[in-house]
Amino acid sequence: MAEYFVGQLAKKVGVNVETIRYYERLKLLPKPKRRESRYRVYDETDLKRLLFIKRAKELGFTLREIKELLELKISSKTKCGDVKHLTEHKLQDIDNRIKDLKKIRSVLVKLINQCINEEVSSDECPILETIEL
Amino acid sequence: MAEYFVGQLAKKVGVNVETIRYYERLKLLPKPKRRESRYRVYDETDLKRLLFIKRAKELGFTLREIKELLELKISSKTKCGDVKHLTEHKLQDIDNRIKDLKKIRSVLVKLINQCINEEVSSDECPILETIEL
DNA sequence: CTTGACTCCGTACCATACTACGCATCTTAT
DNA sequence: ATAAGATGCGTAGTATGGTACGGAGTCAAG
Repeated sequence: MAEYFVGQLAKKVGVNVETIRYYERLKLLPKPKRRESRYRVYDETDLKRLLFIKRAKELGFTLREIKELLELKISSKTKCGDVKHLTEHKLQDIDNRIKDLKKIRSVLVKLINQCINEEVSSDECPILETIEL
Repeated sequence: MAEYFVGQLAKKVGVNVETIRYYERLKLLPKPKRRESRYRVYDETDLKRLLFIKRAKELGFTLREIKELLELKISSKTKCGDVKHLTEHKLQDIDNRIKDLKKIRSVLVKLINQCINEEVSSDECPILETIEL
């Protein structure tokens, strides 16, 4: 299995080395194995985790929320009911985000069609239609 | 048409008064009309605009991106082609966001179903499945 | 016509999420 | 063996997006 030092991992994911150390301090990334030299050693799981963090951040989740998402699992120490409740809450949030993104999407599509049909200009801001409904 | 002072607007939308002044400085909100007392006067359009900004922020757009979205329109001064190009770019971005949110969504649904079926605990992080595919 | 709440403005401060710095140690290609 | 480049760590600095403060002027209910 492939192993990387922090610099290689950073490059693969497209983040700063310092960011990786920062996430480790925040416990978003687990403490990695170390060489005798104390160099951090990462594997594919760390890579995936870091990619997830990066994308989730772009999708508007805070580091705190991302930590919670990463901790969602049924373990020997957590009750199913607790996880289920938490997860349903997250699911609702995500559904709302998708819903609102789709609203913005439909306005953009409309705007593109107006362009195609070379309709008259309005000087109105079309995106404001988004929030009605 | 309803008019508000900054405090009423802030309350309706659920943001701080200072935030509204801040957005005005950043040109996210247009310079409002003023009373003779220099009090800012807002209307329904400002309300909508502010609600849009608030939600777009929650959806992960930066203030700079939100400004760009609000400026997307066919005006006498902008060419259709330019707007179309820009808008298509935004549309692609939004589609990607929706796609990835749906991936996270499906993992959450799976996790909830595992709870219902009272499956064995794993100590694995299920959300990491998200980034495969 | 007073008084408590609201608004004005500039400026300073805050939280989150990084990013850089500096010096010692380690790796690795030649 | 050696030297360029990577990594370690603690700490300080930056960017974004607000949030608070303070003193003066304004609104509106009683």
